[in-house]
Amino acid sequence: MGNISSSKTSLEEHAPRRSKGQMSREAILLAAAKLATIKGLVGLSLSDLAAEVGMSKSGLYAHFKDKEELELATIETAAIIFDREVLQPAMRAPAGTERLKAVADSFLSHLERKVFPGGCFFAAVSAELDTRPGPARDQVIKMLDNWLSLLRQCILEAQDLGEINPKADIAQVVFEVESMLLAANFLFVMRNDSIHLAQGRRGVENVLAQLTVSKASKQRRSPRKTV
Amino acid sequence: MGNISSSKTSLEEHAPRRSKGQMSREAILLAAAKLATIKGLVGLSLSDLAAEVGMSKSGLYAHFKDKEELELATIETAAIIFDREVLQPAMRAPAGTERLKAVADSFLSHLERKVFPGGCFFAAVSAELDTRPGPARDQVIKMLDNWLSLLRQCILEAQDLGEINPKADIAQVVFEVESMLLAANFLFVMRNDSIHLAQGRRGVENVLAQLTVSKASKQRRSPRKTV
DNA sequence: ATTATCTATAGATCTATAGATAATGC
DNA sequence: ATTATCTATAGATCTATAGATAATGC
Repeated sequence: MGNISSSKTSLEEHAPRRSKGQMSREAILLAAAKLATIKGLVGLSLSDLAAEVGMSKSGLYAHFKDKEELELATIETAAIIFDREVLQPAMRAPAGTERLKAVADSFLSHLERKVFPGGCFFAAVSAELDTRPGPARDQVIKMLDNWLSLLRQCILEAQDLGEINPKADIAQVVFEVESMLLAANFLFVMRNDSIHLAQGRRGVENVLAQLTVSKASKQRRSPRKTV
Repeated sequence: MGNISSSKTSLEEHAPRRSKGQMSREAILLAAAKLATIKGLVGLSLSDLAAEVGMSKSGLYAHFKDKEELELATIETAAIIFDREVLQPAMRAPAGTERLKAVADSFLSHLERKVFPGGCFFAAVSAELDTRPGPARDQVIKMLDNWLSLLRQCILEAQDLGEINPKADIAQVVFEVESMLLAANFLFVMRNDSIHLAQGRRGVENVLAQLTVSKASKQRRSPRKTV
């Protein structure tokens, strides 16, 4: 729980004696994950990547069978980075609304710090993959599911703790929180103005404010069916 | 106002005597706009497009100087389609929150009707262009600005009509409404489940519910500075 | 509009080799 | 110390396809 990836490589650990080959593999994948947020995962060419890491195209083939294998490994690497930069810091916050806000803040912070130059890795590659069936798409969808499950879990815990309305429609709250973060990413990348990060943060607060137990009797939000 | 594009071609008008050349140009651009939401604007190859419209690659060059000109014309065409399919129907609703909801519904409806197979054209190409400076990016940003201005205008009118809290932070409301629509598009395209359209619709209602004047005194939302 | 053709570049494969490590001989 | 072997890479090259142009036909 709290780990969006099934990490197998060691990218985030304390460097436990890596061979030169492993190190260059990691360097390649780190560059690939960053470049993919700008050029796209499909749009990223091996020439670009080779130039970026300062080696030859054929050198890359020592590490990856083909482009697809590189794409999959790049997604896995991005998940590890996301876990380390966004999730792990946030999961130290106490469960419930506090942790949910920590996750949101941590996500917005990773945008501001430009962990990936083109913003959220998953948002960037999703747009490309959403209509291209295949293993890369499947992997990205799985990670999106993990992410939404994590938001869901935070909200469930907030309900258990009595912090928010027990009648709240969880799926709707997850959707609304995700909306704010997605829009913050989208607009921040498009406009390069951090006002949108502040708007995202406040948006999450507003979603939660609607649900605070002290105002439960005044809620317009009801468990009725949608549309 | 209400026209997101500075339409020069006639795509949306009542076919006022077009030459064969104009018609095939329009057929090309319609196909290009649809394909671009799947393959991307950059990812769309001339071979793909030629195959789609049933003509030779070089035939395309009779209509467009180069790929970039085709890209720009495709964006323009998408704007015309968006105007006809989303904005014009919605603008018939009375000003204020009613019109804002009509715009949201109309947007969600165009997703459901799959006007563009890959969802919202602008969301699809923005992800690609956000980090690629150039005229195509400039044009897309201009259209995003027009769209957000339209949402803003609806909200201002709602305030003028006394429908929502006069102290509401307009920029924040625009952000939140846009968030809901963006997320509905994103998740609908990723998951192909129309539940996300319903969530988007309800999300917009929830944003507005926070601001209804009858509950103004209970508002948590205040014009304080963000973050 | 077509067909034929051009140049550039994509992903991919093959062969060669530099530097490090392991196995062996003295 | 020597030879063999392994690891990680580079350069040359292949095929397919991208965008683009020229010559030509209707």
